Amino acid sequence: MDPYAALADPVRRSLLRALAGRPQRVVDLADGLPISRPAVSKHLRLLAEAGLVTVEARGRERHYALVREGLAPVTAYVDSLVVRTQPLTEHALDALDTEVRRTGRERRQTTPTEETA
Amino acid sequence: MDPYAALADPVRRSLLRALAGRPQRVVDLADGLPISRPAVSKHLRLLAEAGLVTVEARGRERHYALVREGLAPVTAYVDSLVVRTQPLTEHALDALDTEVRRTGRERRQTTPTEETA
DNA sequence: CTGATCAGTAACCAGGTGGTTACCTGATGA
DNA sequence: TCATCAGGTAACCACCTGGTTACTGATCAG
Repeated sequence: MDPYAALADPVRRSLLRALAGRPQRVVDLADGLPISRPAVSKHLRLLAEAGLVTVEARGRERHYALVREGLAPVTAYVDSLVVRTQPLTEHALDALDTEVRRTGRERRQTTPTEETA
Repeated sequence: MDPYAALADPVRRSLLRALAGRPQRVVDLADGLPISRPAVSKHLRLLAEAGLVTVEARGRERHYALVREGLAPVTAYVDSLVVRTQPLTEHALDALDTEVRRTGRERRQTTPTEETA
């Protein structure tokens, strides 16, 4: 599943928001949602396929974490639609894009400090 | 259909890209694609529902145009995922966001000058 | 060792999506 | 006027998606 389709589902958007705060286990993610745990598992698998999350097995637990760089294609696409005909915007977009890539390359899953989710 | 789901389909992404260049008729949009015209019509209806395009009837033709501000929720959401924990990025995102809104409010569908689509 | 817990998989089901063809309406222009 | 063209709608179909329950397999704690 591609990242666009991954974002199409509200449950998956919730999951990503939650993971934007900090890596979490499936149970943690599941009990904020009105659906069963297996359903959450399925969504997480799709998100992993889409390159938006990674899993780290830790004992019997599995910790899922957001992969921000997975969003790059989406950002790029949306930006490409938004920008056109206003040159002013481009530098902002450029800065954003650069930042996105840098985040991906250098910071993997380092020190999530806050979680407004 | 919400904008997220609207972006999930590759055909619809193509349509939006095409419309990012200039408003176009259904036939114009259809013959760049490997699907039937009614299928394109359906997609356009969904895009309109999602607030991503508008139609202007002109004689027997209907001209579809991109509505950039319809993408605002998507931009905002993706940004909210991307930003966290790197303060440097925020000003760029902020600039982007401001620009998006400004574009929506002030420029509606003014003077599409290019169309790399 | 054993019971409880975390979590993935399997099997199944309902409903939505994306595509098609066929048809209809309304505008155009020779 | 009338054939033609733009384009929406209807009916239909195959497939995917998202959900469920039931089961299985590890791992942890007592």
